[in-house]
Amino acid sequence: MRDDHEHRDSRGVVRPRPAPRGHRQPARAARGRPLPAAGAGGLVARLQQRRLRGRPRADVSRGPRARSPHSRAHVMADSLPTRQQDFNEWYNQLVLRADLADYAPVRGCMIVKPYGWALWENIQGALDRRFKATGHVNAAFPLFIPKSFLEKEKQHVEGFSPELAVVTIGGGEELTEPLVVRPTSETIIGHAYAQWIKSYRDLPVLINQWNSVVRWELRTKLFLRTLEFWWQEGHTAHATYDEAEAETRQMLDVYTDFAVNEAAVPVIPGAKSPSEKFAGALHSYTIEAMMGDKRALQAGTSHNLGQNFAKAFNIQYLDRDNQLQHCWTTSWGLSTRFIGAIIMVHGDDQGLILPPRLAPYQVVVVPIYRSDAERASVLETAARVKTQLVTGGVRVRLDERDGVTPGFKFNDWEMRGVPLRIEIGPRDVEKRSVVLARRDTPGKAGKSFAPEEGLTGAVTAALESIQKSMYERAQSFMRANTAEPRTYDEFKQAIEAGLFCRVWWSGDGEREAAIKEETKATIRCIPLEQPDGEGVCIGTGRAAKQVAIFGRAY
RNA sequence: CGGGGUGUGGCGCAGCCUGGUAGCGCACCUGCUUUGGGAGCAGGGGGCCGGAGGUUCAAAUCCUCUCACCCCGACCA
Repeated sequence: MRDDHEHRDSRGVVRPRPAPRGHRQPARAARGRPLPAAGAGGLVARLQQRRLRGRPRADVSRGPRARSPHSRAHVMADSLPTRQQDFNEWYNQLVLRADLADYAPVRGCMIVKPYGWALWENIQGALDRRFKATGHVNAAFPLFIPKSFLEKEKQHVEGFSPELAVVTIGGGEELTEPLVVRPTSETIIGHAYAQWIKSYRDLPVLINQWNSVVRWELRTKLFLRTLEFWWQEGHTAHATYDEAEAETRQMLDVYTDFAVNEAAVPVIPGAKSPSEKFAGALHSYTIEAMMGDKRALQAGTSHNLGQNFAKAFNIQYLDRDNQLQHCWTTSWGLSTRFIGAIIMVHGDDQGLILPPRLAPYQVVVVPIYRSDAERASVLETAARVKTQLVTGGVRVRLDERDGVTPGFKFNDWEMRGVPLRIEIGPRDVEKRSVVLARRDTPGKAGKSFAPEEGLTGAVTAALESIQKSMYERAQSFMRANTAEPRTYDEFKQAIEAGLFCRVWWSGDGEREAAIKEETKATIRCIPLEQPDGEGVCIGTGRAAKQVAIFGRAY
């Protein structure tokens, strides 16, 4: 049992969680908000929800889910629901209380708060370094895409039509051609590439952009699925299939490396089954991760688009033999959804736990004092400690808030997932030492003393150790919850128990759909790493040469 | 589209049946005491009660209409 649980229990401070209530706040906040007047000179965008064709989505009719305290305020002093009690509610409250994000006045949209954005900036930095190291450059393409562009690639338009936001009025005038708010940028970038690329000497083109995109989702959830989300989308053009395939795989490797070494999130890199691939792609790759409730999350994707978009947009080049050829293109993206993965992979019942390499603050210093005299000496030491660590390249926050007890600060920064806490009180000042408390190790077991002199070394070592153990813990969790059933009955049981299933597979899309219908499980990926030999397909009973990972997904 | 439910300070709610000074908890502000695991007391600020119309001397409360959101179902997959 955690110290603070005992503490609160003994003081009777634990309060019952407010009863679940319906969503209301976004609507209320929106009400009465003045809209820009038509023709007032600004752009008046009428967003239409286009449901030209339904598309498969998560079950929308299951279970009570009318909760969401759309505010940080009323839950402040309470503890989170435990992950076991209600994982969904644990997640919702954690996102708000860790100060990562808030609900926006528009249904399904989110505000990324400074702390959440700082985390995203660190993710951006880690990825952008890797993009640059593999020869990519950044650019920016328009938010608006002529609607006709989307329609040029058949599968693409079929895939995205149901979730497009469309602008039909600008400057008070009906537009001659509606503009789509980009759901992704293959089409408008394809259009540009068609003009830029003339010769094999122009290839490859390796461009990335950091932006936000809009997809009109019905069921939304902070970070995991919102109408607008932030991401990067890389778009490349190549002379051959092999080059494009190599690029696609290279970027999947980049995502894998990022997930494992920066986010401490173990992932299974693999290919998507045809039914799950990107609309318009030849084939898609994914990194799949297991969340704390054992459900799968697609954490990043890389697509080999073949010549589909090149043909739709006439992206052509003259080869060495003066022959006109269509390019081979790729695209790859990783979004703020990854923040959801970090939360659900690492978080515990006290709140968020951030991997040190990505944490906005790697260390928080909490000063402890009673008298003014103690306050002065403690803060002086705390400032000195902070300076030492900052000089050593550690991201540090000194919590100087007055009028908030140290106990409150401990809980607050635990909620926000800071990997390492330093406590400095009068006794520590006297001994010229500090208390280190690891976020990944609850209670006294995670606490130790360290001398102020040479503290940076101890802190750096602790951060590295935390990073490592976070990965190991997540990896053992995924392993422990991955089954290898031999029969379909065993398979159904394992799926019912929420496990990932690693099974031999030679089935087709029809069999896959039937399994999804019966078990709610989908092929998360066909792992790149395959065993030798062959086995019996779980879906058909026929011989199979490859294994697939099945699981229930977000 | 059908059925049900809810709209009252930032959040969660009570008040409505039986009309008569808008209230409680949390959050916020000030002060004092506290501070090594979610502090206490005192004082204070903030709400045209979703909107419109009606009944009445008087409407959060009664009547009519309307809007928004939530749940269930249907449609779509």
